[in-house]
Amino acid sequence: MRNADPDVSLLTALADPVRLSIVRQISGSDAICACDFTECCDVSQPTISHHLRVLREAGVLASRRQGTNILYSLAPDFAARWAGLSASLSGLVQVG
Amino acid sequence: MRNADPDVSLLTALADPVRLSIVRQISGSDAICACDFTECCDVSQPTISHHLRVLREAGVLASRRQGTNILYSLAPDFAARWAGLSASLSGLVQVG
DNA sequence: GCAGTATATCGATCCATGTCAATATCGGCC
DNA sequence: GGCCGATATTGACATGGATCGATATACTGC
Repeated sequence: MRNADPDVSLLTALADPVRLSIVRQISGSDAICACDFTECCDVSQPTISHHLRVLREAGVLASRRQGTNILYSLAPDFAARWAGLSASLSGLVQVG
Repeated sequence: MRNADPDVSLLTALADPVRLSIVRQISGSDAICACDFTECCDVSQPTISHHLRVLREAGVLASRRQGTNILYSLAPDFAARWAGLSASLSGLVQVG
């Protein structure tokens, strides 16, 4: 799949039930340990790691170490990218 | 892919370069004839028809006949669904 | 250094989907 | 009815990606 369009990359990253669930959990708090996702999504640990990598490479998530754990949070420009995508789709949506 | 979550279905429908291009063109006008997409997206006519079907079944587009042509437009509740998805992701976005 | 825990990578498999060529269906017109 | 242009469907193929088990890497504490 030709992935030149960054908006397509963003949508592709979110268009998976496991990944959308991860992003929703993170968007409700500041940062979440990777270990907290393994339990709630009914998939194995390597699969969670794979999805976290996809979200990181798509620029949706940012990660930082804290001891043994790795904390994931929303990427700083995620809200702006989402707002830009929203504007290009309908022109009805604003950041408030 | 377990497609129970309607938000995942919406994102999946938009997460394709051809389909996102189609939706962007439609969102810029009221309704567009299906024949207008065949030229600009560098894919064959059956492929365009397939993508239009995917968007229709995902509730993104609505279609109506006008003689030989079929006109596609954004589904009436698309903006609302998008706004709801936006709210569940960041809580920062409002319909204006 | 060693053991244990947390996370990532690798290799393989299976399923979904994007694509096209060929064909079918539908609406209009003669 | 018969033809033609527009759109949809079918069948087949190739590719991508989601998943898992096994393994590797990284950090901590002893």
